[in-house]
Amino acid sequence: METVATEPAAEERPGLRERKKQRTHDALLRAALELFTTQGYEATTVDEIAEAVDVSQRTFFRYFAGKEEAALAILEITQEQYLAAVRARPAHEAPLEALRNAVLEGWDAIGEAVAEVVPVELYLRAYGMIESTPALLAAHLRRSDEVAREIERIVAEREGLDVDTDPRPRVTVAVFGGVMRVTERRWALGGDLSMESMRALTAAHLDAVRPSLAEKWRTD
Amino acid sequence: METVATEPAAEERPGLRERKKQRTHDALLRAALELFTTQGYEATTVDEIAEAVDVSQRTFFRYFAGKEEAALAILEITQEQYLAAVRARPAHEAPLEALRNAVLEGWDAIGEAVAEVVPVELYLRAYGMIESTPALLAAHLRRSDEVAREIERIVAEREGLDVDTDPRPRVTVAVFGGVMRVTERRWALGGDLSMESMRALTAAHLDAVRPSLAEKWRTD
DNA sequence: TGTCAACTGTCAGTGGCTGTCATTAGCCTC
DNA sequence: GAGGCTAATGACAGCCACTGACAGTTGACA
Repeated sequence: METVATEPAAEERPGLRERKKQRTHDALLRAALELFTTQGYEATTVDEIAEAVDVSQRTFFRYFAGKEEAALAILEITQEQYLAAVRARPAHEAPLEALRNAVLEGWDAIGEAVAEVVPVELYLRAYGMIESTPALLAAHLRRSDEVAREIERIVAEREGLDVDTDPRPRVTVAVFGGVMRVTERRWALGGDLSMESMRALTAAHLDAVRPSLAEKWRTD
Repeated sequence: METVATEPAAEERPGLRERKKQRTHDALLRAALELFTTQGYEATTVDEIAEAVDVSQRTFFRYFAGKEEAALAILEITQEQYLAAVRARPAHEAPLEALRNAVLEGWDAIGEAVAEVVPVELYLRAYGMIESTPALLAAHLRRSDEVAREIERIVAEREGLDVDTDPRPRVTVAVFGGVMRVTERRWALGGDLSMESMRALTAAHLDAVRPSLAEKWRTD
């Protein structure tokens, strides 16, 4: 039960202070990504970013834990969106099937969620930058590892298993995560940075898992 | 043709200068790991390490590109040793089989190679520290990702394939790498830090790959 | 409108890391 | 075995990411 028309709901107007904060945050994020993707991550100082938004350096650090976090903030949206997609899969799907479908069907929602904060084009450029900046790639891989832990829990719960007893939830997620990493790398560094090519690559790589486990590859 | 007894060969005596360098390097490495594992990585400053070996901070940075590299140097030995083991696998083995055997049979050689530089006990402690220090884990995962790239090439060459055309080499390595990551995490954070438990965990997890891909997990 | 709390700027300081230059110490030749 | 060459080191200055502390400013709310 919520009020609908007459009052746009108290939650819709977060107050001037809150809106201002949001604006500063988004401005810093956009400025950071813009600078990172044009001059390079290492070559960009925090002072530059702060100056571009006309705030003090200290304020930047009040919005982001560090330079790194600003560069990866956009990926957090992606990851949370994906986690939600996995949780939403129907219970009858097999674990790997659920993970696969969550990716394939989730990309549109991910695109929309991203677009609310920064232009999609900037997001795609940022992805390429992360992949080719050692410090950022490292941080990204660690975050992905943490996401994997969460997915392990979700899968185990779906199947009513204990993660520490049955190796299958962890192994399943590991296999899936490994394949997604390959997909991601190829996508980010390849020429076609579209959602469509992402879907195609994902499907192709996941379909290649069984053949890869085969004894003899030559018998085609 | 080399002189044997009377002269211990010219290559065996790298000269005083070289030996001194080696000693400084090893001393810095040991001091760093000792401090990292006792006080924690973040809580240890480079000055402390340098002081413990009685050299200037500047000298530390001449031996290691950064604090991080000192903490991970020991893993580099492991990784190179593993790459050598993979390359040495007979050609008749299937890709995944070769990767598996290289791990299972390679651990002894890895242990020996490590022991030449630091006590094995220190190595094991360091492994646990890396796993539980975000900055180090991130760097470690990135290095592992690079090693994976190299293994992809090796697998592709073994099978006479092109990495960019056939997805199987990359997918195989991704699956294997994912499973090894799970194994590594469980080993480093578990109670039993022995080569034997590593072998057992590796085998168990690799054996769990096929069952994990199954449609229904309940039909046991 | 005045009080409170949140947001911000300024300043000082720490630690990782780099460039530069003078000094030291193996190495090699005559 | 004295002297020149060069690699290794130390000392110093400086950049940048990041943090704590304190004071000033500005929404929020009675």
